[in-house]
Amino acid sequence: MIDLKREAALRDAIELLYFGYRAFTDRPDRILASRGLGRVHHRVLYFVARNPDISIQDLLVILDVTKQALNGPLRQLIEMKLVATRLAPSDRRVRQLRLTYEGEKLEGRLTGTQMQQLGCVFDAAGAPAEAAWRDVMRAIASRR
Amino acid sequence: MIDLKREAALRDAIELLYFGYRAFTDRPDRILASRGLGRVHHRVLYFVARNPDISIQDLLVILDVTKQALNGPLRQLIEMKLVATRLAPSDRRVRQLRLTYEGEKLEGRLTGTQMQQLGCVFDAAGAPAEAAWRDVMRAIASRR
DNA sequence: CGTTTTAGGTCAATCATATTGACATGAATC
DNA sequence: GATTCATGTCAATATGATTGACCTAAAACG
Repeated sequence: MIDLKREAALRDAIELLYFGYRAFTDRPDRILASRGLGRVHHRVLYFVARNPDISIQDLLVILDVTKQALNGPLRQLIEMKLVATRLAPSDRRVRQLRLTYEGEKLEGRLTGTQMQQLGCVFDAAGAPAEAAWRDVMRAIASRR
Repeated sequence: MIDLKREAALRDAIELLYFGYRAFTDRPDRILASRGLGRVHHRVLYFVARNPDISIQDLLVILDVTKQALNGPLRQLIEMKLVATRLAPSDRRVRQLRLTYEGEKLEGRLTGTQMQQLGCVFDAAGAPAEAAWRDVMRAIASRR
């Protein structure tokens, strides 16, 4: 009896993660779609924003995709002048990525909707609940 | 200063959700790939398991996809004898979906890895942290 | 100095997921 | 009898991602 309850509770948790993630990506996805972009573009914008001058290789490792999968979307972003590249001074093989001013504006809009969403939820839940949520998420994320 | 810290904390939370979800789907994805199946198939198996005799229409609403997107994977699952259908006694237009014994076995393996993962994390975090995590996830999921 | 490795770019073929649109069938409902 | 509803299916299209192959330029190694 207790096992069944635990199993049902864990299945509920699975659904929370599934529906939570879906709700979490919903708003940026709509903004992106209106510009003909996809979730990949957001991920690139996001990680370049957080890691200015990141190399292609490092970005590939973070995103865990092949360079062919990154190449297309990244080229679009560069053509749209949302991302700028320059050769690394120390090693002219590597290209460092940065957001342009326009890129920062879009990234801010996209990520802003998510920060607002999470911010509202955290404010309502309280600091201890927020900390607990982070601990649990960190443990989930670090599992291999 | 405080605003910048808050912003950085919210960006951390965004990453936790991104990497957390990725780690969460990793293991089922591998099992599925070894059988030539994808994440859609898992979602179908999961929701049919939780809602025996669910109709196609209701499944479409839960998954939030078009019937064309569901049709292919579902047909595969039926051909592989993992899902069975029968006409609803009350309305012979609707087809009720159920897992076969083999379907239950696979669904249990797939979802089992996720339950184990979440179970370990919850056990380590403690019941109050688990409850707080659920509250926060519920709030995120219910935002539109 | 020459060879090898590294970072990156690109072309091609392929696969999975998902969409919109159109059309068909059979069963219920009005 | 006409309409609505649940489902199935065909076609065209888009995106995201993969593997494999081949290329350049720059750095590192010996």
